[in-house]
Amino acid sequence: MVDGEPAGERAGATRRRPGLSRAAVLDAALELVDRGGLAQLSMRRLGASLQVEAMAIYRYVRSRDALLDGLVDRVMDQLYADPAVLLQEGDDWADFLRRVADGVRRVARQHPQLFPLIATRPPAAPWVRPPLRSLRWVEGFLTGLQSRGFSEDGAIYAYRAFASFLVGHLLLEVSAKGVDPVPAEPTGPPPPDVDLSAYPELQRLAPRLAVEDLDEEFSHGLEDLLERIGERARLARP
Amino acid sequence: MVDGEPAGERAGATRRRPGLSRAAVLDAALELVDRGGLAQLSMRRLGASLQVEAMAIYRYVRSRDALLDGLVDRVMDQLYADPAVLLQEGDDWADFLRRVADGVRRVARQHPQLFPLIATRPPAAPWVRPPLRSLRWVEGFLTGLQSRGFSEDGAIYAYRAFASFLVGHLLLEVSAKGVDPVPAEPTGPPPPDVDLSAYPELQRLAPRLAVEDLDEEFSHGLEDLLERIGERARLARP
DNA sequence: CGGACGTGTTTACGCCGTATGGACCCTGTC
DNA sequence: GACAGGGTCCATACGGCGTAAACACGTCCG
Repeated sequence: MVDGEPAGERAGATRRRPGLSRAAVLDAALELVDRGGLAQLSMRRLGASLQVEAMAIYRYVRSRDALLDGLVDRVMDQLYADPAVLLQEGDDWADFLRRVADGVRRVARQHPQLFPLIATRPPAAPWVRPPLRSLRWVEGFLTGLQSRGFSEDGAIYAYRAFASFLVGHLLLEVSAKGVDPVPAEPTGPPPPDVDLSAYPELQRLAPRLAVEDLDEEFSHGLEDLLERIGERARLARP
Repeated sequence: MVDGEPAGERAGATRRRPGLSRAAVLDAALELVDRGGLAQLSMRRLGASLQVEAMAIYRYVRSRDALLDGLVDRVMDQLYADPAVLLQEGDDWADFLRRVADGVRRVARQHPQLFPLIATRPPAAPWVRPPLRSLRWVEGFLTGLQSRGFSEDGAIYAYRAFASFLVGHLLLEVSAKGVDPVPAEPTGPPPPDVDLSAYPELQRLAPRLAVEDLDEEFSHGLEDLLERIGERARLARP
């Protein structure tokens, strides 16, 4: 503020603000990312959206990088607490995996701008696999499967295959939406489409390529995966 | 240059440089990314590594963002030109897919810092799926499979499943290496490891979780996928 | 009442991407 | 040889960025 308000005013402004908190910071950051994309998330803008100077944020977050990690953790932690993904009384292992898969997919669709980060930030340990990337998730996943009869190795195998499946499908699903560019203005001409003149086969197949039922593809792929995992578990411990 | 050299000197320096080119710019940028990570790639540093002022680069690249796209394209184009991934005389469709999978995996391991970009940058059209993300690749992939007896729908199905598989496995493979943080200095203490005390199951299983034979996992997953694709193709056109 | 503590502000530094305009060389034409 | 034109690169500048450091202020505890 070059021409600041009188000191008393500033002090007064400080007094009865509800005050920041790590959760408030993360929520505001998440909203900035959801509308506008990662590029919109700067410490200064985040501060402004919280009615605070940028530097105030550093009380709650070590650095911008740590803020991004915090976002990823928060979103996945919230999912972990979601009753819809918890292992339920009557569930068998396949029901459990379906629940988790649906939950993660919901996260990906709710936060398409964040999901690439969930998928690509370096995990805490090399054996942790995005998107199930908190220790809590790994623990919960492995115990969940073992409580439904999986061997240790079977559970580990399932964890790996399951994580790869989710990343593979969901990353493509959110990137297909082309969420990155941040429209912002009321949009000029719609994207000029692609010039396929050099690619005869694509010209022929473009209509069919464009038809994608992502719901169907995801659940079909998931059932295939479950079958593979089940088969493997049966082989290992008949 | 605050205290510049005499004008004649500067002019002289300009005279007999081989001159930039888009390829030289991209190669230099790729090297910066490979050592040091994306964060190291700034226009100024890239200029310095080419012995040129940052602004000179803008003759060959519209913006930093376009530079990133250029990197992704270049790497994947080079792969497309690699004889080892071309469809060969005696190949059946499965051989072809194995070639491509190996090639993409090689790219991921050669450029682990770039691969997340290959996987996550918004593609040219919504039906283009990373990492096979140039129109040329889509065209080549679809014609390759059709030349080996696949129907149009079968080829499209295979394209989608194959791309998801590659992203899922390779992204995890490169992120597991924890390439992001840019060591730079001779490294202080090795990473302090994770505190597992709150996660009994993880403590028990950590040794087994840490054992990963990524080669085996990749090729096993690939063979599973090929079987699924083949089965689907057989169903559709018996 | 006085100090410690926590919270948010101020200021400042160095880096970033990039718009703009100018300096220089090369080339082609007479 | 002279000279105009265009291509290539440089110099400068602007606004925004992340963040270190010192500081102001309100609160609470003795």
